Amino acid sequence: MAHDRLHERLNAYLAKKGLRHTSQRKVIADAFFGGPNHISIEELLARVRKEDARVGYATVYRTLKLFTECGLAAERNFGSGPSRYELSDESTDHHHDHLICLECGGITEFHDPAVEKAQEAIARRYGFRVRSHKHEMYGVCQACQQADEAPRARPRRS
Amino acid sequence: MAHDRLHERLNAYLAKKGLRHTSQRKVIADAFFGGPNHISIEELLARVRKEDARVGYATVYRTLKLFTECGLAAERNFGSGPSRYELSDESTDHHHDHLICLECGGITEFHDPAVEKAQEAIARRYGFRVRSHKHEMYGVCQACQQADEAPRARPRRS
DNA sequence: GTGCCTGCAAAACGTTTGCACTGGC
DNA sequence: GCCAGTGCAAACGTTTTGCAGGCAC
Repeated sequence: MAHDRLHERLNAYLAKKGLRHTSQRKVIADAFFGGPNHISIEELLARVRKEDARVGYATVYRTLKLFTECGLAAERNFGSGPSRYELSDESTDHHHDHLICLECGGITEFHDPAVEKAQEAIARRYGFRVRSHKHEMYGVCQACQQADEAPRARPRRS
Repeated sequence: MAHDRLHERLNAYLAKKGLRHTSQRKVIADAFFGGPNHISIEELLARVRKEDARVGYATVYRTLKLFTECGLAAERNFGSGPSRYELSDESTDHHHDHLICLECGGITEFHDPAVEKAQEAIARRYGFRVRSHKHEMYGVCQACQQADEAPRARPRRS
C-alpha cells in the first residue's frame, strides 16, 4: 500500500513526541490518506464515522492539526467555505498549485517550473526569504465552458 | 484629486443601478480611497467615525461589498484575521500580487510579467479561462531578517 | 409616498477550547 | 495510576442578516 509510508511517518512522529496511538487517530489517518484530496473536516468526519460513528468533530479537527504539524497535511482556503486539507508537498514529493473552477468548484492541481523560477527571482529582488507560497487561479474549467456553450445542458444567460 | 476618478466611477455605478447617494457612502468612499491599502472593516470604520461617529459596522461592511461589486475594491484574506480590502487592479490600472512578512505582518506589493506569462501558459494548457488569481508569498522580509541578525532594533508592526 | 438604506442586535458560520471522562501506556 | 486524548458543548472571532425606523428621490 502506498499509504504505508505515510502511516510510518505518522507513527514516527507520535513516537518522537511521546504521543499515543489511538483508534481514532488510526481511523482518521486511514480516511485522510485514502480519501480525496482537498477534503474538509466535515467531509472527512463523514468518512471516519463509517468506521466509527462515535468520533467527534473536535477530534478530527485536532488530528488534522497534528498531521499539519508533522508535515503530512497542509491546510488550504479556497475562497469561502471551510478550510480544506491535502497531503503536503513534503509527503507527496511533488509541489503543486491550484486552478479553482468558480462554476463547478472543481480543483485542478498544476505544477510549473517557470512560475517557481520567476518567484525566486522576485524574492531575490526584494530580499525576501520565502517560507511558503500560494498560487491560485480562479476561473472556469474546460468542462464547464463546454457545458455553458451547449444550449441544451444549460441556458446561455444565467 | 486623484480620487475624483474613483468617486465618478462609484457615482456612475450608483446611477446605473438606481441606488442612492447617501452621506454614509460618501464618507466611507472618502475614507477608503484616501486610506491605506489592505485595510480591514474595523480599521476603516475607525476612520469613518472620525467624520461621522454614528456610522455602523454593517454599513461599512455592506458598502465595501458594493465597492467590490462595482469593481472598485477587492477583498483579500492573508492568513488569519479579518478580510482586508484594497483598490482593485481595475481601478488602479496596475495588477499586483503580495509578499506577506510572517514576522512583522507587513505587506509588499509586487508585479512580475514573467509570472503573468507563465500563468497564461498554464491556463492555456488546461483549457482554463482565468477570471482572477491570487499569488502570495509568505516569508520574512528584508528588514526583519536584518533585525533577526542584529536583535537590537526590530521594527515591529501590528 | 415609495422603497432603498441604515443601525442595532442577533443569527449564522467556521474554528477553537474548557472540562470531565476515557483509555493507552 | 498517570496523563494525553476524546466527546460534548459552549466560547470565540468574524461575517451576514432581519427588522424597525429614516431618508433620498
